[in-house]
Amino acid sequence: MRENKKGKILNIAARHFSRYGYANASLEEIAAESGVTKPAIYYHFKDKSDLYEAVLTDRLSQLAWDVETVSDTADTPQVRLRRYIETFGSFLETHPCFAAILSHEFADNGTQLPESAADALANILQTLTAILNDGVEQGVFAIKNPIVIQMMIVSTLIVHQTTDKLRKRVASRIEKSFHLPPVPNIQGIARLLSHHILLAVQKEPT
Amino acid sequence: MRENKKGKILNIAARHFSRYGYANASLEEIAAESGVTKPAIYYHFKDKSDLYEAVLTDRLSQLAWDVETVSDTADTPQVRLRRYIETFGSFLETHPCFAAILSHEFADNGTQLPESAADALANILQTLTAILNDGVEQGVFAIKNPIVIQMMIVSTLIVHQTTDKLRKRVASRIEKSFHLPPVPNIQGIARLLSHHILLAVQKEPT
DNA sequence: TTTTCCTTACTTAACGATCAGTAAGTATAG
DNA sequence: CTATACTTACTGATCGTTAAGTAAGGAAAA
Repeated sequence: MRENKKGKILNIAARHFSRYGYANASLEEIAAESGVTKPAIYYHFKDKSDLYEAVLTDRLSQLAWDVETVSDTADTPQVRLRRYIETFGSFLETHPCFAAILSHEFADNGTQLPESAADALANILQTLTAILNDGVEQGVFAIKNPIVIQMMIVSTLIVHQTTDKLRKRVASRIEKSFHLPPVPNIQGIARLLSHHILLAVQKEPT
Repeated sequence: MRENKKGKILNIAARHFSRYGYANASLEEIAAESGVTKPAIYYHFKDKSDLYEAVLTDRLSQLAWDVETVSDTADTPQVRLRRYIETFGSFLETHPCFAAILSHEFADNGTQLPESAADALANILQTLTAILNDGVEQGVFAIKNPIVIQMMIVSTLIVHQTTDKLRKRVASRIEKSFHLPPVPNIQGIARLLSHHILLAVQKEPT
């Protein structure tokens, strides 16, 4: 046990899976960057999908724990929803690879997503569903279909985090007559997002 | 002079690029499914990226035209915003491959997106930016950063459209105690989304 | 009318590169 | 001596791409 080569492989693999997606991440490159050879990966992991699952469950179980512990207080649905969104944002900030990996899974319709990761994802979304349902039952939220709100929150944060270069590239083509304020970091986005989401789900004073 | 072979290749290619992304779509499979051989593709298109660009610009210029013509009326920003969102939804309905292709580009941070597609994308977003800016100037919208609203609209529609199987897979793991209403089609989602977005950007009567 | 020829629209066959995965050998620590 | 933690060397498959050949059809020449 000279060094923690396995941990190194896991970290490098996370970066490669996030940049290239599951199919296009090369074990050869991951090995080289980790300072080992390709079969060394096969010593530590059964195959490519096993390495991928290790990378994913690591982060997903952490996120599931984060959003669950932050929201199971006795606060109002509004406060819990705001906390959920901002916790999600903080997590993306501390785990930069995670958003891009999930973004690739969105694009692939979850083709490569292992069962364990689907379980963790279900937990994460169930926590959010519970908050939204509570709000509706307490008469403070007006939501016809929680799926839409879930998508508005999760997809906005994930896609924003993964499309930094693309957004800059596209924004540079937009006429300069439009004043475009600087883009805040992901936590700033999460704060702005939670503000708009709370307005979006509020019960209208008819 | 069977001109429909080229069109056939374009259609099949769109389906393959949407399912597998640019890098993982196989010219061999596209050719086989189109009823030709691989070099036949190289007769009609310079290379793989040229075929990709043809598929993309086809759809993007159409979408740019759709959202522009629908919104340049003299209506209120609220009506124009609602129309923009629902036009976007209709477009995704009639062009099922488009959302997934864009979703792959989001995940890849636009690595494979050709210049012409970036131009069209800029036009599409500029139309939305103009609507939001008008709303702010007319005092009916309260928006700190239009990027957030753009992401809420575009990412929600795109990701929702591409994650049908994944959402079903995850939803089946959520406790049955939660009543989950049936998921409407993309146009229904667009209608619900526009309702929430209009609430989210409204100027608060404080 | 018949023959020649050129362009169009492909096909067959192969290239080098890269991929995930494996068999078999080896150095090191306890 | 033995288990751990690798390495070297390789396999078969698939990838984008290209060189070279060919069938079909219309236009020009005989």
